[in-house]
Amino acid sequence: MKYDSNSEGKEKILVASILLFAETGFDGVSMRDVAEKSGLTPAALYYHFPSKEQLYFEAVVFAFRKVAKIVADAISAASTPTAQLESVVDVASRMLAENRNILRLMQWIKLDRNEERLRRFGAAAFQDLYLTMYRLASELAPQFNPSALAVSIIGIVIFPFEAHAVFQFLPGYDDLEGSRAHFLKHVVTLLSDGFVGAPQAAKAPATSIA
Amino acid sequence: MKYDSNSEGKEKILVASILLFAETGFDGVSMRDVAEKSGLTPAALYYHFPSKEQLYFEAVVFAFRKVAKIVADAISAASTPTAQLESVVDVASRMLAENRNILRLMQWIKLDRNEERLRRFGAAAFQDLYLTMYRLASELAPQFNPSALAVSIIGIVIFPFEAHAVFQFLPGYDDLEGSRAHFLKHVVTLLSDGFVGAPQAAKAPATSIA
DNA sequence: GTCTATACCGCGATAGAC
DNA sequence: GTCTATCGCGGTATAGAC
Repeated sequence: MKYDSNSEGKEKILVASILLFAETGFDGVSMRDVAEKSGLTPAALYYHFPSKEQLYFEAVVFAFRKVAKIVADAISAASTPTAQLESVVDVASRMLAENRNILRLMQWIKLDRNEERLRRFGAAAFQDLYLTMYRLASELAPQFNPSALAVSIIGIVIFPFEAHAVFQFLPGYDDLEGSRAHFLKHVVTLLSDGFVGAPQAAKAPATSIA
Repeated sequence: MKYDSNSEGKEKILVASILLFAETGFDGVSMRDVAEKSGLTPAALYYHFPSKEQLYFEAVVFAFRKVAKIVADAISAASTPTAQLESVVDVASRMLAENRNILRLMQWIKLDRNEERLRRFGAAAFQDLYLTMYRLASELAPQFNPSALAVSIIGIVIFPFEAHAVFQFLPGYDDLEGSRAHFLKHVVTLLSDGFVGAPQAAKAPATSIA
């Protein structure tokens, strides 16, 4: 856990800045904000990081290393591909519900137009995560394009949490993500059986639309 | 098509600002930027709109009115629920591929933390769209929670286009969204049959992972 | 390793001429 | 209906003391 003599000081700054970057994005966070949250002055930040850009990069990589480990562990814990899918959807939906930082960081990154930054993030933070889901998709369903299936699985899990911010104000919206058991069942049933093959039992409680 | 005596002037500003807000979001666009793109000065914008906030609101509503119409038309054009699903996925994926503005505007809105703004957007821009998908989900599969199914369908179509910005740099990634025919077949097969019930024929061409 | 002080720039918005 | 000019604020980053 030790990197160099400055790592404790840097880590305090990284933890504080993850919260801020997740909330308002790279451009929405000022070095003054980070300094205040870290209990330092702006000038002190520039002793540890050469620029706001580099601070952002290190903060994002720091945050996503943990995610990659959680997902890899969830897959290792199950034996059959189907059980692995259920396991990974379960831990992912728990993480997304309890920790909005990861979700929002990913949203900001999808909107980033800085290609250099995206390449660095891909290599340092997302490659392992994607490859893990690619392999799972290959084993789950050889008849599908594994890349497309992996993206579909990731999207069907993540998107509802992203959209919740907007959909919560619409009439007829059911907050299924609030009930993890129902959400898990919905996702796994839809992915495995589709709406043609799924049995009646798949139905989760629904409020009537106004 | 006529609203009031100022509408032509306002519309020119709205069209210009939609492009800018889609690219860099509310905070990333300055009134100076909008003025330059509209061929006016910042002070002139304040004759047509009382604030940057109100300009943003009108621009988003203006953009999404067209989307709601396109989706509603796609559903009207087909008779059975299954055909309606295929039709709506088809036009949506075409729109998302050809017009990044709508996709990115939606992404910025999902990240917005201004509840008042989200309520206004919901009522003015997204309510009809959501209700249309809710009804389609109900008819497609009564055994699923219609709200959850509607969100899943929307997510499985939209998410790949959002993630493309990041995933394009990862080894093994297949740009299936670039081939609309394959993407359409993938989505409809997965949603209707799942990976258990889908026939071998569902497979789309794949590059091998490195 | 952290501070105070500051250079320099771009922001939303407004006043008042035309 | 559009302009020029400007106010007051907050942004990144740096110089130099301690």
